[in-house]
Amino acid sequence: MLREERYNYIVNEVKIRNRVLLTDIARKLNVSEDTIRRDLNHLDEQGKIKKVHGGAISSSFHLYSYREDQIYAHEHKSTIATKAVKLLHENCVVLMSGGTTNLELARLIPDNISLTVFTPSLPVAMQLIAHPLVETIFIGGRLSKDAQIALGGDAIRTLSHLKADILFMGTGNLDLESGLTEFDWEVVQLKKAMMESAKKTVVLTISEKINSSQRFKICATSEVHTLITELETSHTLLAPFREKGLELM
Amino acid sequence: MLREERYNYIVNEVKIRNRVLLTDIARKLNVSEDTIRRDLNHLDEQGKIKKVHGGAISSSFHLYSYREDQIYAHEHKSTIATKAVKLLHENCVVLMSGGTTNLELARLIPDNISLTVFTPSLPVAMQLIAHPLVETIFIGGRLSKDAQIALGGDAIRTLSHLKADILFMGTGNLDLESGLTEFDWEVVQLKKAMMESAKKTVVLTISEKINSSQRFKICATSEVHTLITELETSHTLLAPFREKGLELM
DNA sequence: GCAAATTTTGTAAAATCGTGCAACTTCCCT
DNA sequence: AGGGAAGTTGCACGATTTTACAAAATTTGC
Repeated sequence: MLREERYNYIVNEVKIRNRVLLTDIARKLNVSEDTIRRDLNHLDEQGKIKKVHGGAISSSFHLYSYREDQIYAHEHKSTIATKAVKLLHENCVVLMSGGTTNLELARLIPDNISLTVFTPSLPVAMQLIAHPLVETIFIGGRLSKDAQIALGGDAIRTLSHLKADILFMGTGNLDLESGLTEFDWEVVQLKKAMMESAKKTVVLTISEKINSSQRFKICATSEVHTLITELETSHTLLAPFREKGLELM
Repeated sequence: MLREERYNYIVNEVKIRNRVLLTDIARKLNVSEDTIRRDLNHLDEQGKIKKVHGGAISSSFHLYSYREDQIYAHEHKSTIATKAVKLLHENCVVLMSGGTTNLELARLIPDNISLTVFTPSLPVAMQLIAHPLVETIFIGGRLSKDAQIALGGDAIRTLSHLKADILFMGTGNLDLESGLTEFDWEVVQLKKAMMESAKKTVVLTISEKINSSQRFKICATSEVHTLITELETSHTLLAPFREKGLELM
């Protein structure tokens, strides 16, 4: 791996995630932490990123793009994404919502699989165009500053012309009775439209979000086909969902 | 194996993979590493590739270049963007194409100005959502992996419903007779559509791109309203454009 | 204020680079 | 055809760069 490739990788990661850990990059790229440290220092001098204790952040880092859950439960999200990758097969048409779990999924798509992916999420799209074989179609619209996804009529209209094989739906709260819920009304509208545009809905969520609910409802629990969490499928927390007919992973 | 054949092989390999290792090529072509090193140096001088420690990367990916001319070019782009900012006024509707000059412009928009910006460029959009008052609308479509912008029918269709006050058109080659030209046919289609969706077209370009042309034509010189370069408006290079009726900055 | 994590500094090994040079090929001129 | 000039290639060797490891200094979180 050339040094320039590492630079490339790091700048891209920072751009997408706003934040990277030094140890994570070192492990991912199979080089020593010292090397990454030198890289970060160099990229900082170039002004491409801002180096901080323990890693780096975007040099144009703003509070608006900072979200608490972006740094939370990364291990779990990675586990979930690994499971979700198994549902992909050659040449299928995929729809992906936003959120860090989907971002992780986008990152873990194997290099040799060919897909068409639709997404309204800016970070997910950035990640996808780095993949050699994935054709990425961005669902345009008014961009939400904090969620970094396209919302509103344009996005929903685009979705209405589309039928994907599978939808990966990122974070949201899932409760047996309340169903799938969200805090933001516009996001609810978008996610509803996404569900209608896909043959099959896969919900990716960390177990914390299970048995909790938010203000607005996206759909009933039974409308979800598959549920992926970081837990074993045999975990008692998940039993009620299996009874409802959901496939678990 | 002739030298020109090696050149071809190397340039092609770089184009396809975005990177090559010196040792790999030497082994593959059955010549000494020194020879390949000489080849890489030569191709770098020609600007065909960018040589780095241990191999080479694509020169169009000059994100992390130390070469002075490109640092200069960045200075120029910054100068251009600074001038372009002056054309913005409160609550106007802006259309921005891709390219690093536009990205710089997005970065330099003052924090206290309120705008609506439409763009098909992923990096520009990422930059814009960091701005507190700019409402950003992403023009969706199939994403080009190298230009990182949305292309194709979807994007053009979206544009047809839009009328912006001003269009900032990034890099392209400008020649008095050939007009505004581009290398990529699909980009030409998009830029044409963008021009039709704006009352006024402002071309942002470094002086190097003036009096040169590419394969495909976007429009005639006279269809451009304003031309912004890093040069003084009195520069002789620009005189013919003023005579054509273009406003200079 | 302490323990853990991170950074800095120094060092040594490995990889890569630049240069000079000799052997070889190609081209050009007679 | 032959001879010489010019260019190309592979090798040797010292210089430079890059990398990993280790120990000391610093920062962070509790």
